[in-house]
Amino acid sequence: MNLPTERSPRKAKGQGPERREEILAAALRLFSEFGVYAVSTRQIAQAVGISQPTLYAYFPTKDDIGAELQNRAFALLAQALALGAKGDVASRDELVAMLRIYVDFGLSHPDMYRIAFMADNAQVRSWLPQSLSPATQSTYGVLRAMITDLHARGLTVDLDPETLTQSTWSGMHGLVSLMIAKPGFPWVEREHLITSHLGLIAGSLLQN
Amino acid sequence: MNLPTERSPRKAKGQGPERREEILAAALRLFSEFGVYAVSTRQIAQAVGISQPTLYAYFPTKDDIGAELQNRAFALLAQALALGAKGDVASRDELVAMLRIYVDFGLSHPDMYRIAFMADNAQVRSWLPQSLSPATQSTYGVLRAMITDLHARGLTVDLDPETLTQSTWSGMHGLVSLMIAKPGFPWVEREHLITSHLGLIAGSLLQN
DNA sequence: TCCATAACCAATCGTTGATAAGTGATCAGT
DNA sequence: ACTGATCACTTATCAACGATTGGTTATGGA
Repeated sequence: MNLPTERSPRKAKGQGPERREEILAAALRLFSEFGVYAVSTRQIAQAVGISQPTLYAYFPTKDDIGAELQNRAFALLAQALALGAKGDVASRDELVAMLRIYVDFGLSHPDMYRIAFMADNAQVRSWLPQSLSPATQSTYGVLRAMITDLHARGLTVDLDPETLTQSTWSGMHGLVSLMIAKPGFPWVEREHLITSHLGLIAGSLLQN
Repeated sequence: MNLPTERSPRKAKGQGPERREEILAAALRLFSEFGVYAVSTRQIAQAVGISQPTLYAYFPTKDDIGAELQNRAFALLAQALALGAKGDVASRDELVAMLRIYVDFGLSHPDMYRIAFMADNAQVRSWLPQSLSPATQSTYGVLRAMITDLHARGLTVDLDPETLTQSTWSGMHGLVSLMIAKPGFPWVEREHLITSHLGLIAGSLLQN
């Protein structure tokens, strides 16, 4: 029998939606430091100060915690891009500055970027064509809108805007994800590499 | 001496090094179909026809099975690139053909590529500066040799070869890794996208 | 006072990667 | 022919994993 029925001290932190945020914050920190597959639900629960089953009152599965973080990362990136996209892009330097927002976001939030664009979970693997999150569409949409506009003004090379957008996105993502995934690689000086890379992308995108 | 081994009435399949190859073959098939993290050591063992602990007589850990497959895959990539690099690159189309080897390899072996360049595990995370796998160095080396040669012949834009190599690698990696990580994204027609993207990379790399 | 609901947890399930101890076949040395 | 070592492999087991069950405790409206 369980006699010592001491009153639960009640973590005093938060309940309901607040608890949910605490879980997400702890999960993000742990995922970022150790990787998604190296972090257990028990570790997350302990970091929050609750029992492991309680996690399942807030998220159906562990993957759903990662999915939520992923969606939020997308939203933040889309917001940053949208802020920078005020007004038309008028010069090559302004185009580079826009692309730079994307790169800087990825490099200054490598944890979020990794979850958003480099995830290796069953959910991503089982994605069906139409199931893209609004945040993903938003992020991509801002970039596409800018390039479509450039294309309409006859400033780009002769390729359809959709292809140009995906190629440009790939170019930026390649640099960001490689620098995140291989921090030990003997990269040339970071600022020089970013400037050169974005310059090459902008140069190939714009008609010249 | 070493007679043709008819000595084992055992499992009739193989022992020693042969067993090792059977394990690698089964693991590659399962990893490719379901993903590394969704396949258990028991499943691999069952596919080979041995008990699960027997795996550990051939590999110290499950990760080592993946690592071996990764090294072999990228030895193949380096080899494919080296074969394609016979002789100087004489035209833009030849350069695109070289880059195409890399892209095709990544898209044909997505799980190996994921392990090698998109990994999210403790091993990669704890990498210290100089600990790059020979396969990575080899793969990168072939690309750098080609671009350094182009640079020496005055065919590239005015940037140092190391930066050009890293930028070019980033461009290819971006397309491959995004298409692997987001198979549900509404990509434009694959062949068109690859051709366009590599064309843009080659165009920005070569002086024009 | 009663009860619905929210928030939470101990106990437990089946499975995971990995280890320990032991079994039988095969070998070299005597 | 016997012995002891070794090889390839097994069953049994471990702690930890993600997830579920069955419940306890606290709160607030009727």
